[in-house]
Amino acid sequence: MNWQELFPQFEPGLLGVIEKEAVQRSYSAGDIIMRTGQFIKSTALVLAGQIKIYRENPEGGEFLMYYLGPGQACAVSMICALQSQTSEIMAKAEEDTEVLMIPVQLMDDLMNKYKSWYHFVIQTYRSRFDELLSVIDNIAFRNMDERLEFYLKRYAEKMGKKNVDLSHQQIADDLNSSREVISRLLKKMEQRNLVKLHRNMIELL
Amino acid sequence: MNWQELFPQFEPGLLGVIEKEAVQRSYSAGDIIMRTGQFIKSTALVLAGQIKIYRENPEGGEFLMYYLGPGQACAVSMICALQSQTSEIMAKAEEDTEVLMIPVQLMDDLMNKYKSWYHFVIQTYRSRFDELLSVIDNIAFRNMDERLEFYLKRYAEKMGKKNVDLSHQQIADDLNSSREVISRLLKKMEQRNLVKLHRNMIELL
DNA sequence: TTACTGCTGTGATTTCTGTCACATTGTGAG
DNA sequence: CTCACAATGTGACAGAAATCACAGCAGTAA
Repeated sequence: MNWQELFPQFEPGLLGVIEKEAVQRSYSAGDIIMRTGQFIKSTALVLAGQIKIYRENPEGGEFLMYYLGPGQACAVSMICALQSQTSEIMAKAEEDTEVLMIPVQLMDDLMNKYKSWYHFVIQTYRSRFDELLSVIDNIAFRNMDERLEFYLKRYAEKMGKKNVDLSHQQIADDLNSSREVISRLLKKMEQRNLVKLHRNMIELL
Repeated sequence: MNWQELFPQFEPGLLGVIEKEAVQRSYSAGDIIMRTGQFIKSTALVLAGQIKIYRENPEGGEFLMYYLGPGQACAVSMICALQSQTSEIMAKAEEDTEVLMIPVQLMDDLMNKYKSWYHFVIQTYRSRFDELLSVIDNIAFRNMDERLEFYLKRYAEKMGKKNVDLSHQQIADDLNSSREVISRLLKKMEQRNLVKLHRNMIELL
């Protein structure tokens, strides 16, 4: 598939510039794409796969914020790039992933010349901001059982399948909880016929 | 004081346009400035006072995200305004507050014409995003005692004084906790000589 | 097959937080 | 001063979640 179909809103001139100046990169599932404190030299457009954006804390906890899929861009890298500042988050390839790296130097120029780029950037900020709000809602107002249900639904939606191919431990990490708690809650969900449990996989019903 | 001194980074032309087109508004402490689901017709620059940005949940909870003080702008209103979308947050005047309302229609124009405005907008996104990250850190990784300490420090810094003029109930609301818990934790902090408790006021040591 | 390793299930216990009930104290209105 | 009310202090209890301990189970490598 042509990558340009992922960004139908971009005007032809913009597509041309990106085609010419951007560099395509591949990551394997599990690769760390960006880490806390690292300087950002380019903005990433996701072409294929899924990138997991999460927060790391000193005591070893990881905490999932959201996923970036095809057609999406990393808002953090945009902001950081424009000010050559460091990122405060971690990004990891959740699946094998293709991204298009747009060098910082281009950003100002694209913003000025291409309305569609300008709107894309605004739209990206808006979406990520809203996702953070929804994360805050969940963690501030909901108990673990509701957070787990939300997590599973989001995962299935993002990955476009009914199976969640993760161990209980991985889920516990993403929710900053413990495996036992997740196992017990999943059992309860199974009793309510919401899921069917398998090894390394949870089937949503 | 001249409001323009609050935005030394703005170029003269920009200051002129804002002077001419923006409308100044006053709010009294406690006034709701923006509520969830409301359409945004303008972006607010804060001239004086403090605006509290918080999230409301169905079951009556409020949850503080951050404060906006003089020289700052509301990132949410910028994003929403540019897309004439509704806001997902609440804004309340924490003190008597003066703001400058910039109509949406101007935004695109300012972005194109004035580099200093463009950078201000980017900077605003960046700051608010970082504040949200710090909120998520606290709520995801910290217990209530640490969150309370963080809350008090931030309040004192923002308001520029060593006294926190709030009741335990108000603090509990901001942290989505209960008064009793906050009272007890404050007592412990007093025993550790971190604060001195008064009626409707907490003195930081 | 056997041995090993990583995933999952489950009980017992502890810690943190929220909730209820009620006492006490400070402050302002009359 | 007295009353009323809001703010605060505190004990008892309940529930959610974290932690510890350990038992089974599935897959893999030898």
